[in-house]
Amino acid sequence: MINYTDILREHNLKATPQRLAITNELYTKGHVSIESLYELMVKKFNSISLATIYKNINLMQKNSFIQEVKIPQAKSVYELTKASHSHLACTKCLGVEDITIDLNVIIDTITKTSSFKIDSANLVVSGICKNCQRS
Amino acid sequence: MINYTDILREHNLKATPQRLAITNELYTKGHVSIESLYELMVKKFNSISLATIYKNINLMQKNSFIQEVKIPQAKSVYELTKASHSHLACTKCLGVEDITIDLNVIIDTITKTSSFKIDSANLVVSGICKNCQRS
DNA sequence: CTGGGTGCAAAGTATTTGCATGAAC
DNA sequence: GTTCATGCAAATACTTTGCACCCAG
Repeated sequence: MINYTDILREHNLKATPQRLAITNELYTKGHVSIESLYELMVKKFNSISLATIYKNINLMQKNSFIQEVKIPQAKSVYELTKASHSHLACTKCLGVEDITIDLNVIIDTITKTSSFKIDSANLVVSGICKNCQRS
Repeated sequence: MINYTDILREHNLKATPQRLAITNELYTKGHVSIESLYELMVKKFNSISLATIYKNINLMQKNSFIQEVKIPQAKSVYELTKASHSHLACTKCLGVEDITIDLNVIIDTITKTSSFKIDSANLVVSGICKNCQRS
């Protein structure tokens, strides 16, 4: 459990209980959809507004504090911004895992063979996770 | 200009003028968002319904006839299903290009280092396209 | 003909906005 | 005390659904 109070303030964001709860949820769960984030927040605050969730998600995204991960055929999830990485998305449990893969070879190839100026590369691999392979 | 009449029928879909227009648009433009597809269709049909666009897009997706491409920080675009490939997304003009990249090395690496059973790998590279680099 | 497709309107879902109150600092 | 965040309600945006009519096969 990390103290996000100071980190939020560094981004000129007040450290409200709602924000601390959201960041903690993202930290512990890793990847959360708006929907499940709301459900989790309702348990902690008797009356948190969905608008508050959206406002904070959008604000933190603008601050590059968190990032949206778009998954093919599934809902987006959000994660705390960290070192560049890729994602494994399970089509069964809808869970998302981080995976570190070196995409530099690919980026170099694209740079050499096309006239495209690359900012970022985003890889999402879909399939069945370890747990779901049992059932 | 390809004749999609037979292809549609092979999927048990009637070859209506609306469908032929949609498939032709996807064929000529390559990648189109719902919004711009609607604008393009309105020019051809005095009164086409957005509902018709959605119904057909959804139906063709279920038939694996077309596919949605989710782009980070931008709206989804749709394309005709073709051989596996990756995408270059321009953050300036919002255009999307296809690019063929061999992801097998990466897929092998993931298979060997994780217990994840891969179905598909989806790479979207964001940056500035050739045209937009001039301005 | 006949089944499926279209367009319209309405419903449903997702997201954003405005504003008064309340909390952080 | 000020500024900014929250919650609520309303507004907007996006997508789906139901149904009468129409067209492709």
